[in-house]
Amino acid sequence: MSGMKQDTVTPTEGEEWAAAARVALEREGHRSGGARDTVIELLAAAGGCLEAEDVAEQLRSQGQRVGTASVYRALALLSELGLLERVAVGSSAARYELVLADGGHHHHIVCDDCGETVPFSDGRLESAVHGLAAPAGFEIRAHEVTLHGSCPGCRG
Amino acid sequence: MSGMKQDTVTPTEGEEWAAAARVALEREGHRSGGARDTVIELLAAAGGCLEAEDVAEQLRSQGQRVGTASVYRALALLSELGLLERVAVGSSAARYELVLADGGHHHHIVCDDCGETVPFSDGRLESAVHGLAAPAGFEIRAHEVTLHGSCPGCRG
DNA sequence: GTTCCTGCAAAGGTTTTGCACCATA
DNA sequence: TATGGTGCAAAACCTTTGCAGGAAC
Repeated sequence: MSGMKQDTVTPTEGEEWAAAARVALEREGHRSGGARDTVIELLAAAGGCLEAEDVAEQLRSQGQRVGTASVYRALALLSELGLLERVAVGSSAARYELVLADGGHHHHIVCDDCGETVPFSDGRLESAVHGLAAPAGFEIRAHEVTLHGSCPGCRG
Repeated sequence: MSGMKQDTVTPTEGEEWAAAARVALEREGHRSGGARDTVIELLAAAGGCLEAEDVAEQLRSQGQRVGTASVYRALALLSELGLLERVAVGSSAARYELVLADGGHHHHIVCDDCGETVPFSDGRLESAVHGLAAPAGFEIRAHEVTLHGSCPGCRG
């Protein structure tokens, strides 16, 4: 038995993340008011774990007229600033996770049959990863763990 | 300090893997003699960690006339049979790793600046991963760890 | 001879880029 | 008004699929 638990981003954490994102963007001299802001709001509300197309789709279903390219550009910029982590889970599209101020984050288990992706977190795993010594001259800045298997529905 | 070390597949391990692959394919009723065999040979010699395009390119530079689709089909079949693991490391193309009989495998550290990918293995990390309890009803069959950072060349 | 495998070409899905227009500062 | 951001469209990239010809059993 390990310390694994379902990890969720609370509404409060989401709003704090959005505030930090806005501050970081302003500090870097970026303008506010456009599509990027709505991407930030949506990510904060959803708590991350979205594909680019999810973001675009959900914004459009809210009545926003947002171009796919703008979504990708916003996600790329936020990733560069260290506010998002782009995770290539599964075989298709990448997902974006909030990078929270307290360093708390989660990983993913993917059903290889249906593609369902479920987040989890585990303290012992984090300890093991942080104990890693980087190979020759590398500087480690982030890590990503993906489990593969079958979900309850596909396991029959 | 942890048990991390550079992990390489020895020529002997590679040949054993190729033999196992040929046995598995015959057992499943697949024919031999075509492009798939050369893909197996190349993977065994290279020790894995190749992208589909690498495989196609290297075969062509050996004078083989091989279609990209055949390479992808071979890689997909070998993955289905559990002889390869498809890993989505970095942002672009997937890489394929040999699944060795002794269960030994490695993970990857990626330079987010230049894309260089270096394999590593670590015993303590493996223990931590195997100690994980799967979320509700999931059955874990494989895992994948990717570190992100900067390589010596890009760290300046 | 039948079935599977192959190469080529075309299509599919994801992500990036070019460009003209608009909004922010 | 100068700059950066945006939407749209087209391109680039990785991967899969359709198909006719060829190879293995």
